[in-house]
Amino acid sequence: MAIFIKTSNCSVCNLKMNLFRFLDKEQLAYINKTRHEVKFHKGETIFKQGGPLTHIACLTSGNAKVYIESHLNKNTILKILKPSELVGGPGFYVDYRHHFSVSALTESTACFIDVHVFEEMIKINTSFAMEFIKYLNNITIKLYDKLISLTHKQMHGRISDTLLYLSKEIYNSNTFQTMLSRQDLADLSAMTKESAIRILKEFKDEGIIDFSTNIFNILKEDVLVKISKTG
Amino acid sequence: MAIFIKTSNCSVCNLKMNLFRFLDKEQLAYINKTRHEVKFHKGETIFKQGGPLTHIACLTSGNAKVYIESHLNKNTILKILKPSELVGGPGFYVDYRHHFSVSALTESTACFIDVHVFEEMIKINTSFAMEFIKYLNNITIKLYDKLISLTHKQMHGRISDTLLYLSKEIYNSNTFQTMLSRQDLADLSAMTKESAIRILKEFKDEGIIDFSTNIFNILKEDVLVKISKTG
DNA sequence: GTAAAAAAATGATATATATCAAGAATATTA
DNA sequence: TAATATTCTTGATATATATCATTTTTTTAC
Repeated sequence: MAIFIKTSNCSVCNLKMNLFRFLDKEQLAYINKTRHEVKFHKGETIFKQGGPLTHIACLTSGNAKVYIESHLNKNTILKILKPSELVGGPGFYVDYRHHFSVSALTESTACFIDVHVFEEMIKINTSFAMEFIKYLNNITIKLYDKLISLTHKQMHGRISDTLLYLSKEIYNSNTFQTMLSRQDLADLSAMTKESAIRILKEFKDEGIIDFSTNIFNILKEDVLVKISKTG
Repeated sequence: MAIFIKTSNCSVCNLKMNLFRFLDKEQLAYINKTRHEVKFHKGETIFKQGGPLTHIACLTSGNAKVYIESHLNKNTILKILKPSELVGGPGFYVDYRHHFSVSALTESTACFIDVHVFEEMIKINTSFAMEFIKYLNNITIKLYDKLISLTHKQMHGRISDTLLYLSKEIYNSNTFQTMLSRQDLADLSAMTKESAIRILKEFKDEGIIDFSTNIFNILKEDVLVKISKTG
C-alpha cells in the first residue's frame, strides 16, 4: 500500500529541467505547503490510465514506467521515469483523466502537487506557463521519435533503440542493471517478449552486447547505432 | 509557387476550436495586422521538416497532410488538416524547427502568424496560454491513439481506423472523395501501398466498403468498428 | 485525342514476426 | 531449505507483411 508522508528534503522536487525555477519565493512556498510525498513499493501503481487526474507527480527517488494499456491486452511503454522527473499527462485542461498508467519499477517516492495549484501557477506566472509549454513540446518531439522507431523500423532496429535509450538516457552507462523484465523490454520495443529475447540473444552471440538475467553490458555501441539507423 | 496575398476575409482564421476567442479586440487587431495569407497548389509544401519554424499556420481553405519523414524513405501521416485548423509544431519554444512536414492535398490557402506575435499573446494573455496548453494536450491524446493503433493492431485494424478517421473526422460522411493516394492511405496506416490496396480490395469483396479510384463509400460502418476494436 | 507518365492493381515469393508448447532458470514464499 | 510460482528461454510452426516484377488503369501533357 502507498504510504503518505510529509518530508521537507525536496524543495519542489529539485526538478532537473527546472520548470520551477521561474516561480518566486512566495509561489514556491505555496507549492511546497500543498505538496506531499508518497512512498511506492516495486510494482505499485502511481497513476492509473482512465483514472482521475487530480495531481501532477514528480518522482523523487527510484524508477517508474509510463505505459499505455490497450484493450488488446498489450502495453506500450512510453518512457522510464528517473528521479526529479515530472509526470502529468495530456488530460490536463482537457478531461482530467490519465491517458497512461505509471507504475514503480523499484521502491520509489513521488511528490504530488494538486493540479489546481499547478494551474494557479500557470495563471499567475507567464514564464512558468511558457516553460511548461516548452516541457510539453519536448515530450511531443520524443514521442514522434518513438512513433517512427516503432513503425518504420523492424525488430533489430527497435531493440537497438531500446538498449541505447536505457544506456544513454536512463542509466548513463554502457553497463547497467535494470528492473525491467523481458516483457517490459518488449513493451518498449513493440514486439512479443519471445521476439525480444531472441534478438537479445542474437546480439549476444554476435558480441554486440552481453547480459545475464538483468545485468546488461553494451560492448559495441557503434554497431547498435548502425542497426538503429538502418532500421 | 506559393503566392503571398493579403486578404481580410479571415478574422484570424475563424478558428473553429477557437483558440483566439480569448484575445481582446486590441490583441486580435494586432494579430490581424501582422498575419498574411498564402495560396498553395496541390502537392506544394507548406512546412518542411527540419526547416525553421518562424510562423504558425492556419489552414483557411483546402486540405493538407501533416507527416513525418524518416531517413528510411518512409512517411507517417499524422493527420489531415481541415479548413480553420491551426498547425504549429513542437519546435515552438524548443528548437524552432519543424518536426514534421505539411503539404497541400488540394488547392489551399493558409494564414501565417509570426511565431513572435504568437508568443507575445501567450505572454500577455493567460487565458490564451491555458487554451493553448489544452490545444497541445488534445493533440497528444490523439497521438497516443495513433501510436496504439499503429503498434497494437494488424493491417485490417489499421486500415479500418484510417477509413473511420477519414469518414468521421475529415469528410463527415460515409461517402467521400479524397485526394489521398493509395500511398497516402498506406502512410496513414503504417504499411506498404500494396498491402493497403490488398486490404481495401478485401473489404470491397466482403461488401464492407465500395470504391472506385478515389471515391469511397463505407457500407458497413459497424463491421469496420468491430475490426478496429479486435485489432 | 493521343502519347507519355504516373498511379493502382495483381500475383508470386521471401521475410519478418507472432503463437503455442514445453522446458530451464530464477525468484518468492512457507 | 523445500516447494511453488514466476519469469526466461528454446524450438517448431503458423501467420502477417514486405518485396519485386508485371500488367492494368488513370492522369497529365502536348
